[in-house]
Amino acid sequence: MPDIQPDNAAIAQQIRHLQDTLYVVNGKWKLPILVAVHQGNSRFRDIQRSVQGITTKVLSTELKALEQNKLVVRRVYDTSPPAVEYTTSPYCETLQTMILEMIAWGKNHHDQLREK
Amino acid sequence: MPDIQPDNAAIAQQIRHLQDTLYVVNGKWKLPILVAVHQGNSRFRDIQRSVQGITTKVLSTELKALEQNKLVVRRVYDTSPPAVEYTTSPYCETLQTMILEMIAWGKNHHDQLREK
DNA sequence: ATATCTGGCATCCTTTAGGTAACTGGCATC
DNA sequence: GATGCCAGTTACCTAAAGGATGCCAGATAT
Repeated sequence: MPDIQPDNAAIAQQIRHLQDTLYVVNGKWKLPILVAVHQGNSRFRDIQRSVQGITTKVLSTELKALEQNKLVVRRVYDTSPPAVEYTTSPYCETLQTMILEMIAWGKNHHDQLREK
Repeated sequence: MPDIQPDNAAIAQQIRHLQDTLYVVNGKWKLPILVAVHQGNSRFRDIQRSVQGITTKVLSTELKALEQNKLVVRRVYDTSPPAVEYTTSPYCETLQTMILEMIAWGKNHHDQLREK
């Protein structure tokens, strides 16, 4: 006779929420880009310089994805030469605590490895 | 004359921490597996049932990676038939707040999309 | 006048993540 | 004695992510 585990559905639900987040945020570059932009790098080349090792092609693709997910805003100014400016959206702020947790864990993890 | 931006190094550092975290945690399945195990699913097949859609091969691979990163412990009992038990390590607890943040954000994001 | 900056795009290529399907060997159950 | 459960493994394959390189055109700086 199988146990009925009443919280299985709840666990599955949590996992689904987690996967929703991962779907938006997954990959090597999206969060690093977000941090760079949030910290004030608004120009394409500045972002590229902040996020070490990224190529223009990847940066361009990822910025588009972030724009589609309403996390980044792209503005073009009709100056000469036309200037492009990237900023994080207000909605992006909702990611702040999560990202800070990730940064904190990464720092701790790094220290942990060095101690060994 | 280029501005010297004194916090560029600090930003780069944060991005590096973030990437350290992503390196451990990245991919579609690692965090969902961690949640399932943490919630008390200790048997291979139970984990597989909790993490909907995962195949035995992927689960097996990911569990090995998590074990190598000291987030999951695998114990084999020499009973008949031999039983295998997966549990989260104490170190894995340090990920808790981060994961909870990710679950919370995923839930919020989902609700956000439904409102539109 | 030439070198370098800007914000990218186009091609091509490699690597990795993830998925499919079939199978194993020992035990228990019907 | 056939079927099913457990904890996986193996071989093969596809799709997506990521990387390398070269290029453009307008502007500024040397």
